[in-house]
Amino acid sequence: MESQDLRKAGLKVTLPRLKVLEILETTDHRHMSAEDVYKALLEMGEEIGLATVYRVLTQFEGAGLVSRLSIDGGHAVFELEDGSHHDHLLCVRCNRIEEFVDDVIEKRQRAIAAEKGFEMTDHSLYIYGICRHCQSS
Amino acid sequence: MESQDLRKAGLKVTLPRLKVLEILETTDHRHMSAEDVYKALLEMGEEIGLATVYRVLTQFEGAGLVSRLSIDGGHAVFELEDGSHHDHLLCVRCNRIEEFVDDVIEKRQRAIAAEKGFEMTDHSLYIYGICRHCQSS
DNA sequence: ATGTATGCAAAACATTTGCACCTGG
DNA sequence: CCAGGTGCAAATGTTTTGCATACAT
Repeated sequence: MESQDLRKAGLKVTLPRLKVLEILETTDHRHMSAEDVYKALLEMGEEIGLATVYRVLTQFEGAGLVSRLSIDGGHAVFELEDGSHHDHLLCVRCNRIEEFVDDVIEKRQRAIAAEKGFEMTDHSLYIYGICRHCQSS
Repeated sequence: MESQDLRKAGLKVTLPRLKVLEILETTDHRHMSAEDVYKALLEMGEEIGLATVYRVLTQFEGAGLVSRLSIDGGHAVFELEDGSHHDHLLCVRCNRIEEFVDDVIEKRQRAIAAEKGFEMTDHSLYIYGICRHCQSS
């Protein structure tokens, strides 16, 4: 029951929050923009404002329920947080997003930050390319 | 003489383009937003519209004279292209930007793309942290 | 001359915010 | 009941665009 997730996150259980969470948990597009979520809500017959979707997603991010990816400096997409850190591969043709984990890169990033005297707080890595499926077409 | 750079890039030599190039070549802030360039032009006494600055920077990017970084999904900053690929470290306190090159990471990225069946076209890596200078304060 | 570049103001876009009203606990 | 949440419309900040004018070649 998702209400628990919300309560645990310190968020009052409201209809918009439940519905947004439901969308994120049931979509087969793991990565959705605020607009995507908004449209999905409309299709589901829920009258929830876009501003609320933004607010809810931002709160979810703060609560650690979702993470926000900033794709190529344009709009943001959100994904349910599953605890496992990973980076992303993006297909520039079909916008497919795949995830990967690479310890070598993670380690090197920390080493580089240290070398440069930075206390690393975060990092973002996106690999852009043409996916298998789009290469053939 | 910068006019050569422009001509070589296939761009007509105009005053706005010359001035923008001059700013980028003489600033001590290697990384500037369109707004930064615009303000620098005003201080220099040049009456060049912000829209033109955006157009010129975009053309320069297309011509390979500058590259565009998309910082944290907000605005973009530009840097003179010097041919050497590098990634960036950003201080979240003072916005300082440092550059680094790491062959291990470069190689791993290519390997990951290959593993996932992607034909890699590009990638972006930003490490965020608190720089040496900001840690003490 | 003539096609391209520029300036300005308006549009576009993703996101945020003010405020009156509604709702969950 | 009452703090906090929501909807709407308006504001934001950045970047783009339409169009009449100015300029490089």
